[in-house]
Amino acid sequence: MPELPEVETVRRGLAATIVGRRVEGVTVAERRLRRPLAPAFASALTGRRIVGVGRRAKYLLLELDDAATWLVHLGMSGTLVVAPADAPVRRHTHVIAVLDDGRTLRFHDPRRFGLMRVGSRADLAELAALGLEPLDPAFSAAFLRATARRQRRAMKSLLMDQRVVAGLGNIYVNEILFEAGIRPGRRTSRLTRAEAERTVAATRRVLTEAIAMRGSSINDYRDDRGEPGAFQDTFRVYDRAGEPCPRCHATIRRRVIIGRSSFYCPQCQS
DNA sequence: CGCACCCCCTGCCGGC
DNA sequence: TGCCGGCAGGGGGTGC
Repeated sequence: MPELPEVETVRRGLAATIVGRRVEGVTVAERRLRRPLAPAFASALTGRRIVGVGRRAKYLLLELDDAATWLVHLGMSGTLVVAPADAPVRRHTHVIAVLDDGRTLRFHDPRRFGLMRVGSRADLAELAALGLEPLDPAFSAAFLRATARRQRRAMKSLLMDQRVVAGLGNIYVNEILFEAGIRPGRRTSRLTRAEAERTVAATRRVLTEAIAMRGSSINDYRDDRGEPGAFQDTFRVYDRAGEPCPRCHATIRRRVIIGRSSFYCPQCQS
């Protein structure tokens, strides 16, 4: 579910609504997430003030007033929603933090592929190996081409490799490669300069537009207010196998690459 | 080295 | 209608 645009949408919402709030109490209903919540998870949050909300790749980083960071990964089906204290508790709500203004911050995740942890930035090993932010100028055509040329793998695999560029997932890589006119299975070793330029430009364009539309919601994704995004209505190829290409009207194909559904136009993408 | 395949888990959809 | 298989936005591990 949530890729960079969805996580960024949640970040912006939380930054506007919970910064400055103190955590008065934490209820844990289910510790078994992707990794079990640490025994000290609730006590590490209780009494802390949230002083900022950041993002790195698909991780939310809630900065606390004791210099620790509350790290949240939404996995496939996770949401982090601000709700009134008396709002009904949905099934699969695993953690509820009560804030000092009476509202609550709730972590809901049916599949439990999400992750939460509190620690100093240096302790958060998840962040250590992440590659470039795709919207950072450092993610340039020169960088992409140099990285691509010294490997021999599918373009899709490279763009989904969080150690190279961090924050893209299956939906956005499919859309980006369509925009760039490159097939997902294309070998990175054959990437031309012009194709690297198109890929980087398409990455910026697709992500920027998706953030403006508050992300994509297929089933589970909701923002911090519990609202779905709108970008799913503009998918060009994702989940459109058998439909006509929006550019040339050839039939969109589906093929599994690195274990994930890949969609492309056999005519527009080479 | 890169990928296929497995796992984690619940829900939904289509076919029978 | 009900059951079953396949599939789903993520990530991590193993083994070829």
